[in-house]
Amino acid sequence: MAKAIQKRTLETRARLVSAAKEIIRENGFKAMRVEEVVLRAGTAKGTFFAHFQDKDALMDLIIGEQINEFLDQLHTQPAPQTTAQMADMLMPLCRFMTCERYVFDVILRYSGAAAQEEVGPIATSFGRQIEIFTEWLYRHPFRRDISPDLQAEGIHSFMIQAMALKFCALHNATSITDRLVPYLDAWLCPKVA
Amino acid sequence: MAKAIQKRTLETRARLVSAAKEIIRENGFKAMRVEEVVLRAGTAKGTFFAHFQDKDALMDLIIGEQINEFLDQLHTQPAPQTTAQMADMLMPLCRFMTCERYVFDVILRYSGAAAQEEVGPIATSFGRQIEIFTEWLYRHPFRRDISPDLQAEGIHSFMIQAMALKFCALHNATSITDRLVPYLDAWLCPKVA
Amino acid sequence: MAKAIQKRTLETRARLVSAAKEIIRENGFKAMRVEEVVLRAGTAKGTFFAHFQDKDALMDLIIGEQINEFLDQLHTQPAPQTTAQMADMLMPLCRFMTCERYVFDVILRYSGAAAQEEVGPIATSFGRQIEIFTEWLYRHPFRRDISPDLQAEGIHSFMIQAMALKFCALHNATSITDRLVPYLDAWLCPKVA
Amino acid sequence: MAKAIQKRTLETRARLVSAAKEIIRENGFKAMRVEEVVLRAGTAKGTFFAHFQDKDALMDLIIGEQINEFLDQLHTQPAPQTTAQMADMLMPLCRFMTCERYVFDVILRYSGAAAQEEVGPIATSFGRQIEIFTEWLYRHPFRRDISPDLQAEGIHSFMIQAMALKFCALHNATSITDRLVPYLDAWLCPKVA
DNA sequence: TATGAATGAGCGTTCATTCAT
DNA sequence: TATGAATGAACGCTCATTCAT
Repeated sequence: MAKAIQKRTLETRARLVSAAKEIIRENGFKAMRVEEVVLRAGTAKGTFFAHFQDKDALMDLIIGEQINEFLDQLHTQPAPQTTAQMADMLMPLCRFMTCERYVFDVILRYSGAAAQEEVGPIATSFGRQIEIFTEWLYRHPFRRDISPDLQAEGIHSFMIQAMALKFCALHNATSITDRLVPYLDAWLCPKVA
Repeated sequence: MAKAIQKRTLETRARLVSAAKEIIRENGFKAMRVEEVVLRAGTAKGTFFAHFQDKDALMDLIIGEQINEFLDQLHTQPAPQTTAQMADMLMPLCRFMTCERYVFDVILRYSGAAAQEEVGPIATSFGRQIEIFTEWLYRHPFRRDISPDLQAEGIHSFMIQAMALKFCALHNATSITDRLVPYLDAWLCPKVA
Repeated sequence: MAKAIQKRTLETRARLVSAAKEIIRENGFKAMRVEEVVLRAGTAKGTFFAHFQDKDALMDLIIGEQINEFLDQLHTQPAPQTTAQMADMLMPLCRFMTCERYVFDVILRYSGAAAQEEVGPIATSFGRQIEIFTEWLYRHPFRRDISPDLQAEGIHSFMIQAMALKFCALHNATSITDRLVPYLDAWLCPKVA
Repeated sequence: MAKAIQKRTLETRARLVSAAKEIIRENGFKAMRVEEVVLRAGTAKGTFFAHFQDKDALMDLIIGEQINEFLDQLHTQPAPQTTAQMADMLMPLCRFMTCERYVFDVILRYSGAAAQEEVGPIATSFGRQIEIFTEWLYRHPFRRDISPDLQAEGIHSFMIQAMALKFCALHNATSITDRLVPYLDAWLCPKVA
């Protein structure tokens, strides 16, 4: 009995999630409104909030999942040997994160600037991101004067910076990679006399 | 003749701006509502929108101006000789930028990540920020393998990173300075064998 | 269950409608403002727009209802035997329709000249008006060379014409009845040799 | 001297009028906003109101002028011998009057329902319309039991009625002519036993 | 769990018109 | 005459969230 109910609950939840994804596929992330989601899922609005803390929780879930897919990809690949290689490997992820202004805003809010108590999917994926970078750096250490952890955090910072500039009127002519490589070079391959 | 008219315009604009500032002083940035601004300024709502594209445009103006005042301060001071000194000097600015979650969000939206056509006050102030950092680095070069410009951009990146973490549930225990210094050290004083 | 919910909905709707009517009673149709309606109904503004497409939709409803009450009156009365009698019977309705310039404008907009997809209350009441006239004409046929339907439409045309002249600077000296009777005579009692 | 000033005045006025007509040609009557007119005419907003009582006065002028051109056409033609012929002759005028919902509304407001003290161009053109109809009816009297004047007024009424139905969701399938002819037949050719 | 009506609080808009210069 | 900044007075909208059933 309990299982039957649980099953129905999971089904409802699944319906909501796929309705949301459908909308996103068709009209982008910003177009995902609760009204539209419940309409497509065939549930009431209240049901939505019985399953998700708030709209952002679902957004967080979907974006986090997407990021994780990119991270899965990265995880299977060998550690980059050069910064150019690294930038190339990061590109698909960066492109997704900047596919919409709205998406980038959500990511910023939920990652570094996460105000929430519990760490959500995006924040978790960011942790994983740092871990993957750290692993890379253990396997192919660029710098030895600072920890792989710190190096990884820096990569992350510069990724954000490079992505942010995509939305900047002054700098959006340069591609994300072109922006990122010099940062990574300076960060990972300092040539101090 | 034209000047007389322009004077009235400037006066009205000034009334609107100072009404907004008054509200901010009393109740914070988030409390600034258009309705309240025009009420205090003694103008019609239409007048507000004749002067500012939207509410955010005024917000941009006021925050940008505030940032510029901190930059004026920084400009008069001698270039920092150590990363700790630099972090200390940046603290007032960082504190302002993170005084309210709302303020930091506006800044992120209008600065690096500005999607707007015309570059607004905050974006401009960010350009100036980089310039000041660059100047510091000309006067006291930390690294010689990369341009002062690039060094400056990195400082900016890490500042944002450190500030963002203030709003993060996981990391807000550490102060902005404590966060910033390791980044700056690693960025500006790499110790490569 | 569904009925209980529907009941609350109907109650809210009724509260909005009677708040609007109250305002109209006190200060006229033109004075009905959405803000005031929701204030008196004790609902949120959003609720108003959840019930009515826009302000005009409520206006349409109330005016249409009022017209219908006059039509109920007409419906109980015996068919007029003379044009003068007919004009007299139509007077209360005409007086209401021209009680305010604003009301007449709304009626014109929503009746014959309705641009809206769905036919609203005023348009519907106009249909009913024609039906009542038609019934009269079946019971007391003035002309036999044309259908009661067509006769009814003509009566309607001349009613509008007579009412419109009330607002005309050149012709408002003459009363609506005095205007209407000659039209009706010529329309319903042609004396062709 | 006085003439020179007057000339400039007339030029300004002409510029305003042709700017308005240009807008109408490009985007329709409803698109004619004072802001746009003065922009194209290269004058200040105040200047507009120095030349025209209000926006509607200019609208009235332009529409009235247009109607008059159609009336000029009608004036050169021989009096219609049948109602079908009459309907055909009236079609160009009817089409113009219903070219936009907005135009029809203005016409209604300024013709029968003119609220203004002084009779404007549209109202005047309506007078002329009745005159032309009257002249037709003197030359080819349809009915002899009522005056040509009254017949003319009726034609006008039914024209309005037929046009109004164009904007009505229920009746817009039928063309204006198809609507008009039965009315005219019944009005002008009653066949009383 | 599910429902869905109701909420709320402010933003942006409209644009003809006025009035001081 | 000409100017153009300022006015006004609501409307419509947004849409995530709550809560009584």
